[in-house]
Amino acid sequence: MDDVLRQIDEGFRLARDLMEELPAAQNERTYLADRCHGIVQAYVAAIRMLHPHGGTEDTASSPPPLRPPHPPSPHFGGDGSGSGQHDHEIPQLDLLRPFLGGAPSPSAPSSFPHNLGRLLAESSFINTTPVVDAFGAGTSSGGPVRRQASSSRSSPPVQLRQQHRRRRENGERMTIMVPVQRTGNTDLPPDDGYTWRKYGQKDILGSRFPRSYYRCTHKNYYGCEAKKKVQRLDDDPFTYEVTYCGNHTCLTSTTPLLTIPAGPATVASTAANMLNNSPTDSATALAAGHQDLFMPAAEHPAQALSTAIQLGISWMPSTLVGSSAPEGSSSQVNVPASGRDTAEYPVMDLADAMFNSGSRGGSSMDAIFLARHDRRDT
DNA sequence: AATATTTGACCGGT
DNA sequence: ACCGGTCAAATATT
Repeated sequence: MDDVLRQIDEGFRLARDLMEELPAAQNERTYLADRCHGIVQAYVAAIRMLHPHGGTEDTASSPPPLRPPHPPSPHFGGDGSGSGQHDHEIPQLDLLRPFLGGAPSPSAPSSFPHNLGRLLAESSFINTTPVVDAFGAGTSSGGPVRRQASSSRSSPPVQLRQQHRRRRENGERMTIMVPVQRTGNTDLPPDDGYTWRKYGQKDILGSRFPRSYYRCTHKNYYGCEAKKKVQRLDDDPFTYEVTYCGNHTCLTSTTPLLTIPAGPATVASTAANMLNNSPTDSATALAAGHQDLFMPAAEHPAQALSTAIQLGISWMPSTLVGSSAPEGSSSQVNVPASGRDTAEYPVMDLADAMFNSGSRGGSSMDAIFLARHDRRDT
């Protein structure tokens, strides 16, 4: 096991070195690719140590690996439902993506020098207040909640309702501000690359606009507990406040699930994806300043490292990694509205195409992934 | 038919 | 009691 840890640490070291060199070498594509390859090789080696059988194990006797074999990572409190699995499927692409600028636009495949670290370090502001609950439930300013009149629709008996709803789970939380995507007369909610299913909308006290609640579309199959809230700002109707909560434990998104074994996609990587999928110059323009809100995680380098490994985002600069406190944290990042594109990653393109269509055919997609599990896992 | 969205009711925390 | 978050039936969409 020491070898595995050494290998992971090596990958992290290489990634860290690369991060430091990026400002000077960001235009050296070949060089960057070589360095990325080295990083990937380090992690792949670790993966192979952890899974020496290459996924040929028997699957009949074991459920899908919805939970890791070890305790939940401390960065994400609560019930630990956000822990990762089935992550080593496409490690190279996943790990390379952030270095290569995520999913650059085909119209500007090489003009997107940003990587997550630089974007976050240069432009984003991250608010790292500890969270009390999953979505920061609690009281806010006064004022009546706008409620709809009751309909004639009958409600099931109380005893038939779920008796024990889970609330107040600690967890990693991050709030980002996303400009409204305006296409014609319609304002589209921000697209972060994941597929979400809306499960609720609520008028919020003191807010002009209702808050929408989304969960990962693939929650049912993967038990993916990722959720998000989307709400327009009162003082800026053209900006959405998106609060992410929970790690994506599914492999069914279009995002770079920056996962090594036991490393789920996190809200941080979600934001990373949004950043990386932002090929416009407005990225830096919009997300200017506010570094004072960035948690100085360099004060806790060891913790940052371990958290990074657990998060599977070892390429992430320590300043960001440190924003994920063991007992949960929230972050706030300004990002531009972003589309997504995966032109440089044909394999991911295929998956993306499948998964995007999967938003309309979740069950079939789940079936596909079930087959993938059958071939590979357990 | 399958899936997603809407929306009033319910539940837990404060 | 109030409020935010979630459930789930009804409805809409594909």
